[in-house]
Amino acid sequence: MAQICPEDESRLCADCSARPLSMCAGVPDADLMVLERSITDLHIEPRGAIVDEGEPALHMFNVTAGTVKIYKLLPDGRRQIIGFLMAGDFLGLAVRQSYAYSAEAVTPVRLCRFPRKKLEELFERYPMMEKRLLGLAATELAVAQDLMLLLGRKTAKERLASFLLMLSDRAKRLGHTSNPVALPMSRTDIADYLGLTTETVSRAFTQLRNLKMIRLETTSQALLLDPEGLRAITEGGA
Amino acid sequence: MAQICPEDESRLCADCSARPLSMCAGVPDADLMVLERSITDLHIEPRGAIVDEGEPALHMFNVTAGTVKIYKLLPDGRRQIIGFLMAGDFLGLAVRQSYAYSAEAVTPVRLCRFPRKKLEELFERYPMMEKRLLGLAATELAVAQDLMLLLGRKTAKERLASFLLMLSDRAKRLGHTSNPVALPMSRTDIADYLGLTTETVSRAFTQLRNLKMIRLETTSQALLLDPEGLRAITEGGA
DNA sequence: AGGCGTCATTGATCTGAATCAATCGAAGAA
DNA sequence: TTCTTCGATTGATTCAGATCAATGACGCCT
Repeated sequence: MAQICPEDESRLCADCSARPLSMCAGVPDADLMVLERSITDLHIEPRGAIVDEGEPALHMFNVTAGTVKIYKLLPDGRRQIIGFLMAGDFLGLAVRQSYAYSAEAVTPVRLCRFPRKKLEELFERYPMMEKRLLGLAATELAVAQDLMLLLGRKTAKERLASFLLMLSDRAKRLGHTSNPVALPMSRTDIADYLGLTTETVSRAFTQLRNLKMIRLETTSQALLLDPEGLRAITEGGA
Repeated sequence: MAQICPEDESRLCADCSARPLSMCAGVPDADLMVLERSITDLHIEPRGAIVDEGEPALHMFNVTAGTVKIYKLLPDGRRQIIGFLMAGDFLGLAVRQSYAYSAEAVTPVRLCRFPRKKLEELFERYPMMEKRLLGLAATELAVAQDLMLLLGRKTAKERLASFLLMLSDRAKRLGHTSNPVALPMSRTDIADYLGLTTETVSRAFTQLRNLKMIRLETTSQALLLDPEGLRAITEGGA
């Protein structure tokens, strides 16, 4: 039943749709085989673990397809999802010896795995690659700072509105449908990202629905009826 | 009355105590005069603005002494402090054209200002400098992720305990007194960093005091009587 | 098609932190 | 020294979101 498009299964960097978005854009087209010799292509099913917090950080990963969640846990089980990663995003940039967070597939995921040592060599050979990584890290930092504002100061309704617009913008950037927005993650995941409970997330969906700003086509697909209104809510304008 | 130590007033990179902590460590000692030609040394008094969110991002800054707060505002005035920066930290790494946050001096502050264009040239000449910046950005990202966990999932008491230990660790790393810890920022600033109100911060101080884990020597100096106990609280162990 | 299990939604109640409201107290001014 | 001011603390009350508790609804398996 599942249609497999040949490009999707290719192991070739030349065919990688995530390449222009990732640090691999720093490698000249002619040298892509050098890249291919260093990396491993991984396919992970939903709920499959990618890395665990505290584990030795032997690899860095590029997400090439699908959605990954990265999260931190407190000993008593409280969880904060610190990001949803999609094509072009990296994970595993660790300063210390070990990963600072865990990562798990939300949808079926494709990843490029770089051994840390090989990556050092690649950076030596292609400084543009490291420059690109700095740019990506700077972007990640800005995203993280937006999330801090959300977690520290926004109401439940504002958080959900921000989340939906963020997903929609992200989908657009990746050339996916941006309206309706796909919500591949569970309500629990959304709650753990927004610093709320599933019940509160559910009630916030209902509020936005009652305001005629969204319609839930299905549980995992939201039609944004009034993106401008959502943007206003995002910043306290309601 | 104020003792001015000559090194503190030097404009020379060779004498800069923040250099080994900052991206400037990527420049060989022999070439420090190249660095000096590119930068401006700034002194800012408490409450003085350094950059404003939305302003064109013409410069990057290194903090060389004092404490800086960086923050984001919502249109209605809600504020989230996203970091306190100290010697060795940078600010103004912007992907876009404009700063993503505002920055203001908490104490008297010394900064090195790099015009963005000059910085590009320096990176070209000293790739180690850019490599160092990537490392610093990775560290910032990890700090940001810890703060997300705090903002999304910790109680007021846990937040304050985490904050005190973070300041203490930071002071130790900079060779300052780590116990008692200096609290150069106001209760309002602490509240805006921890996603709380001043009243709640005050009550959390009182709770930790009643647990005999801290003693407030003055409003801006906390003696940590039981760092291990605080560490336990940090992770939900009380 | 029917039954089951999981996840989402809705409802009732509780609670930690916010808000509103006085003091308190230390640093600076007269 | 006393007064003033502003930040910090403490107290009383409220409220947004958490928790506890049923439903509801969709997908999956047989």
